Parts: sequence; C-alpha cells; structure tokens
Amino acid sequence: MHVDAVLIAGPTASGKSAAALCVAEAIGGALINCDSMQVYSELSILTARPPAADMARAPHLLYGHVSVHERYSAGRYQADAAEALARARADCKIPIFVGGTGLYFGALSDGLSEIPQVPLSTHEALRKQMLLEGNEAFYAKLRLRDPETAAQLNPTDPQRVLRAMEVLEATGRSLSSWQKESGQPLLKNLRLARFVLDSPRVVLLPRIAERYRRMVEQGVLEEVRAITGLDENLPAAKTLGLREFKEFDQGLLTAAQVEEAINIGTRQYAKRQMTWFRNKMADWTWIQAYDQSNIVAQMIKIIK
RNA sequence: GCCCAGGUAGCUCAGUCGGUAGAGCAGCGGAUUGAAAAUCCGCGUGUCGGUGGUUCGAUUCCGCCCCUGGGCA
Repeated sequence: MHVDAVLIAGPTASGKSAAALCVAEAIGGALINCDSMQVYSELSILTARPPAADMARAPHLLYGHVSVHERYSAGRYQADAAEALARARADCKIPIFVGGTGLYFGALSDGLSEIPQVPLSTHEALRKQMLLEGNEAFYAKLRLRDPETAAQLNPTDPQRVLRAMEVLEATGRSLSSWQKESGQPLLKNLRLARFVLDSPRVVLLPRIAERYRRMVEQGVLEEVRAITGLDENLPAAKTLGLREFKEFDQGLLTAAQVEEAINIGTRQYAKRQMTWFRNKMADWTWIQAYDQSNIVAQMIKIIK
C-alpha cells in the first residue's frame, strides 16, 4: 500500500458510496463521509445515506452524527474529519473520504483559514439586520466598514455578504485579511489517491430519476413528517426535497409536481458539483463511471 | 358544418400602430474559504402554424388551408 488516504468525489447518484465501500473492503479501509447533508441523523433516506447493511461491511464515520437542529458548517466538518481521520488510523484502517461536497474536500486538501467561530447571537443579529435593511443597504454598510472584502463580493450574494459582516463584527478583522492566511490542510503530508467519478449526463440523469423513486419506496415521507419545528434558517432545512415533501403533505403540490421539482433540483445540483470538480479538481484522477466493477478495479490498481 | 379564441424559444406566455422579436422557467457555462444539497454571476436565431396576395419590405394587414381549445347546431 503506498497511500495513506483515499479521496473519492463524485456527483449525486454517481454510485460513489457503493464504489467506495468495495474499495474499503479490498484495502481494509474506513469510509469517512464528505457530504454536507449526510451528516444529519434524521435525514437518512432523503440524503441517500448508505443503508445499515452497507454500514456493517466497513467502518463508516461522520454519517448521521449530528442533528438537523444543529447549525453544522465546513469548520465543524474539518474538526470532525480530523477526529475521524485519527480514529481510522488508530484502527489501522485506510481512511477513504467519499462524498460530493466540494467545499469539504477543500477543507481536507487545501485547508480553511483559522477564523474563530462567530457566535450564534452575532450571526442571528446580523441576519435579522440584513433582512430588515435589505441586501443593498447592508452591502453598502459592509463597503464602508470593509471595502476590501466588499470589493471581492457580489452585492447580490446575501450569504457571503452576511458572512463577511459577521466575521468583521466578531473578530474585528476583515474576512479577506483572514483568508490571506491560509490554514493547514488536514491531509497535509499524507500520500493521497484522489479520484473524481465522472458520470456522463446520459448515465447520470436516469440514475437521478431512479434515486427519487427509491427514496419514495423507502418511505421518505415518513422520515420528513417526523421532522418538526425545524428552523428554516438552519442548513439542514435547505436539504434538496425537504421543502417539496413538506408542501406535498400540506396539499400545496401534487406528487407529480414534487417529483418534477426534486428531479430538476437534483440535476442542477449535480451540474454545480461537476463545475466544481472540473475546475478545482483538474489534477485528480478522473475515472469514467460507466460500470461499477470497472471503476473499483481502476481505483484499487492505483491505490495498491 | 357554422361562430369565437388561440397557434411566437424545449415549456408557459408577452410583443411588433408593417422595418425579421423578448420575459419567466428549463437547459448550458462560470464562481465558490465555517449555510455549500447553500449562495451568486453570465449565455436567447427562433422556417413568429402553412401557403398565396398587398407592399420597397409581412411574424404583424388581407384571402385560403391545417392544427388546438370553447360555443352553437
């Protein structure tokens, strides 16, 4: 074995989890989730988390380990991933990071700047302020206080404008000055095998439709119904399909409309993922993902 | 069979008092440093249903034909 860790990135419905599991069994690996939504315990079916039978075949870390009512983040992921990495290595397992969240892979292989956590109260206060004043006025305020960061942002991008403002408020330093100091990549000094599963659209689109049908069969509706009182500003509330299923339950959407909306949303998501991979992971090993057995064999050959 | 309303981008539709047309959605490309399954940016040639006529010029006006709704028989 001449690698210390394996990274497998792929768009939704590309079959990356199943492939990663096969690799894990072949090399004695532990899977570590690198997907921002599969971390939520209450969203197993909706996020297509590996079924219990698969989880039993190899160690699975960071799957469903937080509640939807928590405010998870890339920063928390990085900390959790560090712990998971240590655990896998202590277990003498090769860590295999698998998922579709580009930013989280970035935290692993490029690192995040070491910005102190912004208190929830600051975040909430500023979010409300932005809502009250309007995005434009709020951006104008940021431009006055922190012209450098403001210049890097699109005034119409409320999420990043808010982040810039709250970092300034909480730390007294501009976000851009923090970001000039890049943090330590978690996987620094490790020998890595990095893969991108490249699913052509003709293969991916039917799999996305299939993924929806399977979800319904497995009882997503029950899963969604069990989640009550979820603050809509929490990240988990943005899970693809959650709103649609809730609206179906309220009689606001027909089953056909839900299916259509979720399939479109999932396709658009897969497209955004591919854009990230193409442009940020160009130097990874790209594997044409037509058939499962072949991609597993290719990966193992490179790893061993 | 007759009357009315439509037929314009993949879809839903706007518009052109005659100078070959534009929105939303979809789609495609891009960005991406603690919400990232998020958030944001960019990209619009399409026999304007067909065919004749009027006109310098017709998607627009007129005739005929075809198709889709609705109404009357």
